Amino acid sequence: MKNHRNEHTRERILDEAEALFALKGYHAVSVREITGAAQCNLAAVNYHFGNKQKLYLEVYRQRWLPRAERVHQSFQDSLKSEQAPSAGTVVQSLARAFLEGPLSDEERNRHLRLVVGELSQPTEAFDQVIERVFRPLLGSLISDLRAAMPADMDQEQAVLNAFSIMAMVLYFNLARPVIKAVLGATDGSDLQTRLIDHLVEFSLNGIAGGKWETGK
Amino acid sequence: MKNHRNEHTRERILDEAEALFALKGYHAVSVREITGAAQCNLAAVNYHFGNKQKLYLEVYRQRWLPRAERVHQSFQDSLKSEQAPSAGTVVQSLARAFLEGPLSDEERNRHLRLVVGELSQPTEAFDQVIERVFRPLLGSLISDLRAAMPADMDQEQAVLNAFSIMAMVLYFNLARPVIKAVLGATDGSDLQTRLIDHLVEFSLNGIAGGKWETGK
DNA sequence: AACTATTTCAAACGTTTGTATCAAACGATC
DNA sequence: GATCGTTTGATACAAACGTTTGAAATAGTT
Repeated sequence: MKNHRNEHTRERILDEAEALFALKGYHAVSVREITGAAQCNLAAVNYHFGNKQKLYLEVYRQRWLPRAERVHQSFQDSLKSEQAPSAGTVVQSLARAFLEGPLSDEERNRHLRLVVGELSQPTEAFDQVIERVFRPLLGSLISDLRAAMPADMDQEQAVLNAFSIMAMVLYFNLARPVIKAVLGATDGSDLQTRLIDHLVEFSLNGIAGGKWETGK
Repeated sequence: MKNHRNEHTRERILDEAEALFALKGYHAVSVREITGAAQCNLAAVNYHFGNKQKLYLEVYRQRWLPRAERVHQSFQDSLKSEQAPSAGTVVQSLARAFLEGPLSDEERNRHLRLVVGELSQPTEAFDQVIERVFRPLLGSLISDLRAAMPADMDQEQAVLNAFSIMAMVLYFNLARPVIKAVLGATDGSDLQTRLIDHLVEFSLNGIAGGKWETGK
């Protein structure tokens, strides 16, 4: 067996690297900044991971992917308790898995910032994110939605509905400061809860779809 | 008056800087890369803008802000033609202003990537984006929506609805590659049109709101 | 045509970057 | 407790970075 302080060092580097990458983006973070935060030597990164880019990839593999799977699992677990979940239950389960599920506020923030970074400036991790997480999650979501509303929803419509829900989940997290700034003093107690409620209601009405002559 | 080639240089730098910042992000772009693309001398950036960060700010001031105002204008123009626009018209006007309005595909891509970058990694430009563009646009959108649906929509609900629509506009642009990858070979002819249609229908149903026991 | 202000250019500056080196310290196994 | 592979630490390095400089070139004015 290896010793313990070494693995601690490796894990500390992964933790601090993830936090810094999520906060400032890959290029804005230097290796010295990471090793400084992790309180280890500069060379430790190159010893444990080879170079900066491989460290970044390892952050995705060893921190981001497992967390994404936890979220996915949480989503599926809350659905398995019901036999034939309604579309409302599906959407609500998804929103809750992301926004109040197994992740702490800090974890969720890191998690979503990392994936947004990868979406807007794709690196080698992009394919992993898509194939290992995005596609399976969208697959689950789509099949659940179609099972709940088998009537008149074809594949493309289901995909677009799923993307719309994901859009709000990501954006409501990313733009939290903006939302707070715009809502201003109205910011009561649990903004988070109201955001989830709105997201669920909005997207459920969205997918419930039909004609749209509701306007006055 | 100044001469002409100089202003050309200044403008070329702004153009190339914007394209590169949007494509790769602030820190991933070097001054040499910009001056190389603009085919001018390295020192030109510091002569015309002082330093790299001020160039970035100037890109927002002289390129991004005017374009954002063009989009806002386009949104308002298409509404003024009608006397009492329905919520459907409001949403459709907004979606079209962003997705097929005055901007070319390339311009829109740059525009939205820049704002997403600013949302996820705020810099000094952030406040400008919020106060000069986001807040006015949200203001227009909210008052239009409330005028169209005066019944039971309070301020916060209108704000959240507006954010939800913006979420989809931004995300559908950012995640275009992912959408294409997931939709796969089904990708027919005009994905763009279908995306707008879906966005309008989804968000209109979303704000039309009410109860949500539609699920099976 | 001469002069002045503005803009471009090549070259260099001092830092910071990612990465490599190699001896010292450490843990595990015999 | 000697030995071996593994991990750490201080230091070094070349490359790239943003920025500065001062002279050459250009445009505008008289």
